[in-house]
Amino acid sequence: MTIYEGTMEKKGISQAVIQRLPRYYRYLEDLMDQNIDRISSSELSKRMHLTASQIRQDLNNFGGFGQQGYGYNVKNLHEEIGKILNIDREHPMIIVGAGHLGIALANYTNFRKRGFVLRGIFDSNPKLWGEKVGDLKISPMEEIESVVKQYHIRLAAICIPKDVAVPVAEKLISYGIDGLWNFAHVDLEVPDHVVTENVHLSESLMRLSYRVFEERS
Amino acid sequence: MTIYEGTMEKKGISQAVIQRLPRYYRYLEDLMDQNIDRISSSELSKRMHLTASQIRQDLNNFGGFGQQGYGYNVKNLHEEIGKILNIDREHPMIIVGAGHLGIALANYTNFRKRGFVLRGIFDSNPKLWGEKVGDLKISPMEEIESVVKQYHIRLAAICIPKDVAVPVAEKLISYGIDGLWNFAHVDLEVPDHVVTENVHLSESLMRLSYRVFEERS
DNA sequence: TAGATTGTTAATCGATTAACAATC
DNA sequence: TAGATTGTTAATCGATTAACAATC
Repeated sequence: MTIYEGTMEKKGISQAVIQRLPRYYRYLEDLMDQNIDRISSSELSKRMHLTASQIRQDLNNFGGFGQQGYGYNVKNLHEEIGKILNIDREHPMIIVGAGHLGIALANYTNFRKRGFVLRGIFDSNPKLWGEKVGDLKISPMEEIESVVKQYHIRLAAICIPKDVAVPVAEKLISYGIDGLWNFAHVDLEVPDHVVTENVHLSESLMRLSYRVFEERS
Repeated sequence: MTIYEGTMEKKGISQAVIQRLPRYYRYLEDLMDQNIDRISSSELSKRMHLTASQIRQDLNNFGGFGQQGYGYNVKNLHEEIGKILNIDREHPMIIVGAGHLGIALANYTNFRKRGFVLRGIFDSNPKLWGEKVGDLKISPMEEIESVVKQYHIRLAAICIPKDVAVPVAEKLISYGIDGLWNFAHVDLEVPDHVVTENVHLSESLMRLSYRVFEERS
């Protein structure tokens, strides 16, 4: 897609690999919980239902984290993948839309654990303003800009209806947001420097429907 | 994966294609809302940021829905994809776990629109029993079995913590559930006849983090 | 009919798997 | 050292794209 020129830091890692990274991270976490401190690609491949070859290929996109004859050090690999995913430090974020889904995300303690710190939750409905969510209060949309600028926020979850998602996303981008976690049922068209990650729940449910109800022999 | 023998109905459609089907469905819906009643693969490819070739290939996995020199009839194609996805009829489903996420899903009117009819929402916390969610009441887990059997339910959304997700999923399967929509942070190991669709939100957020904070040149 | 656009085959591209030499 | 397991190259497999004849 993008043509890199001159001194480039990182060769293009394929989306398929990036897709799998957080899953490796989760499995390594589980291993740590079980006090397992080394693992071979073949043992991990059995647990994850992948091939050992794929695991080694994936990891070698980022450097040699293993050791011949030994395997991988769980704690070390976990940390390295954390660095790759950029979750080795805190990232402030906001949630736009305080409906059930926005509230659900705000209450997800797992995100905090991964370093994502909620700095604001906003809604256009005045009835919700001031209502507490964790240790934050729901604020009017008009306050997004100042919060984003104050905390240099780059990540925003979009939990509003699809018809308002497009203009709101544009505003967010103009404030400096460049990572949109989009739960609205639209594909957002964004400038090149902005990244979107879509979570289209109804599409996920339709895929399940396809697979459950397809004729199997 | 599976080896089909004898008279088989459907050749294996690749996951990549299935992944895209609900998105086609959504775009066709948008076209209908705009009163557009025919579209060529090339026009659709521009809107969806795909190649026209891919669209034609994808659709031809299921049959020739287009017409040379004309393109595709939007309404017709929408209906055909609906049939493929098995959302041309109603599917009862349940939600297990009435935390914020379970409640959020229960309130998603979009699912109902796609034919997914909520028949029960359950939680182990007695304090929640009897509380209203839409026109349902939160019920104890003990009642899952009878509801599943009464309505011949095959789909269940799992919105409970990861440590209880595994045993609960096993129970659900024993009651006849064979489609698990899993929001817990575990990969469920299920028998061959059961299908799982995972929505691992924290993994999605980590992918966003990777892409936003990776060094770009 | 002529023009447009599909359905489909062939070519290309990329991702996964296999194999094995390097090395801890 | 011998055994185990990585890192990496080569082979395979599958998915995407290109091309074009069929046909509405």
